[in-house]
Amino acid sequence: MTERSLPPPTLERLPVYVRVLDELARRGETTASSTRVAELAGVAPAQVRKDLSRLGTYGTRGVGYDVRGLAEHVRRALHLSDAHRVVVVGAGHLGQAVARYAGLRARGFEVVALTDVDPAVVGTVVGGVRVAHEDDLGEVVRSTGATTAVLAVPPAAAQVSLDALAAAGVRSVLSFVPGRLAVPDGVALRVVDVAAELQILSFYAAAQARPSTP
Amino acid sequence: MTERSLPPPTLERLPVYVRVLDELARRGETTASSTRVAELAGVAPAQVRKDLSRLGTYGTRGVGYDVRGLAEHVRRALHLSDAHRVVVVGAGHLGQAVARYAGLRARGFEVVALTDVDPAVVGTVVGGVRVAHEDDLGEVVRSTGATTAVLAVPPAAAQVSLDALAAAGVRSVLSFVPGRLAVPDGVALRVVDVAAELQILSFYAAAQARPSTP
DNA sequence: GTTTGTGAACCGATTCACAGCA
DNA sequence: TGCTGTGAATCGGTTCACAAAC
Repeated sequence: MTERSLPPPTLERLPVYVRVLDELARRGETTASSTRVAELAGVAPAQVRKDLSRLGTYGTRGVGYDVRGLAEHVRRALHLSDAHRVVVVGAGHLGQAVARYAGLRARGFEVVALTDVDPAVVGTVVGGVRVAHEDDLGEVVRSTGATTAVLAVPPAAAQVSLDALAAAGVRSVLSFVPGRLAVPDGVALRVVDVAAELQILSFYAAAQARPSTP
Repeated sequence: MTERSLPPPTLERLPVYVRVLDELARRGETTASSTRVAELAGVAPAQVRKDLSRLGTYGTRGVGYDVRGLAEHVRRALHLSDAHRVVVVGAGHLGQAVARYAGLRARGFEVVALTDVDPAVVGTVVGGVRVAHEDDLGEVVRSTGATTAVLAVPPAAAQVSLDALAAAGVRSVLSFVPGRLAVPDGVALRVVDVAAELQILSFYAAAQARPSTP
């Protein structure tokens, strides 16, 4: 049985652990200590142990963790045991980039649909997927069984698209649209704001430029 | 004089306030209370006041904040007063999408250069910018005066590109490449991992599917 | 009366440090 | 001996609540 709730910071580290454990497995390492995982993940060893202990007791004292077994346990905690089907809403440059991004499949996500409102794009094939009209979003979601969406539409269209996704039964939405959206019930939304990230970096870069007070 | 350091959570909210204040200014609102800003930003009013008070005393008791003035103060705190020049490293689908993303310029970032290693892409023009060869990165950064970079290369190439950016004098790097990178001195790095975001959403969506314990 | 600015209380995550076990 | 799992201590951010200012 996986946990019903986890502290957000812990949850955000779990994908990192999955990646690190897969990497260790790929290198043929069969066992790993919290210290080893910690250095590859860039966190403290105690943090790794605390995080993992919330999922269950999967380590062996004096030995460490079984790499493959732990990877599977963490994946299960994230409900990643089977691949998620993803619909990309908005087939502009960003939407197309996401649809063609090979790194998704390797980590459990398959883009099964792509929609847009522009008749010039509808019907073309991107990354092996035929672009459907956004008016058909509900049907597309139903026929493909998509449970997850990537939102890559203009800001003015974002709320309508999000509501349509929710109505179609999509439960997870990753939005690249800046701005506040009303989140429909039953939907989990995360927002990636590229400009905001650059603005945050602007501060850190300036802070670093002056190592200490003169 | 702006602050030398800010709590990371505060720093990550400042771009949100900038966006909200610009939006209020666009609507013609000249004054805003912390409550007003808070509801548009999706945080608590006390949080807004605490965050803003770290930058200085810019509000008027009984009245609120001057929208335009505050926006400029927050921008200054983030060192956004003048536009940053951005080099995009990697002209694959994602790099091209970023280079063409109009939302960047509106928020203080101008893409001035784009590089790639593929001879088929080098020389083409994307979003008004000619693609240069990545071997010329140093020269490109120097001639354009870029201080900020977006990293959109394959994982295997990321460390080399990051080191080259650092050597060229770039201070801020936003990476879309999953995986741990050694961060050169004097560089601020933030990573956006799209697959990890979807994995986190996978958990929240599953948690929401079961509203409460039976 | 209204709203800011902020010390104090609170809350939750990180880190410590060690008991427990292979 | 070596490393996990975890209570206890610590740290830092959020929220509260109110005095100060308009």
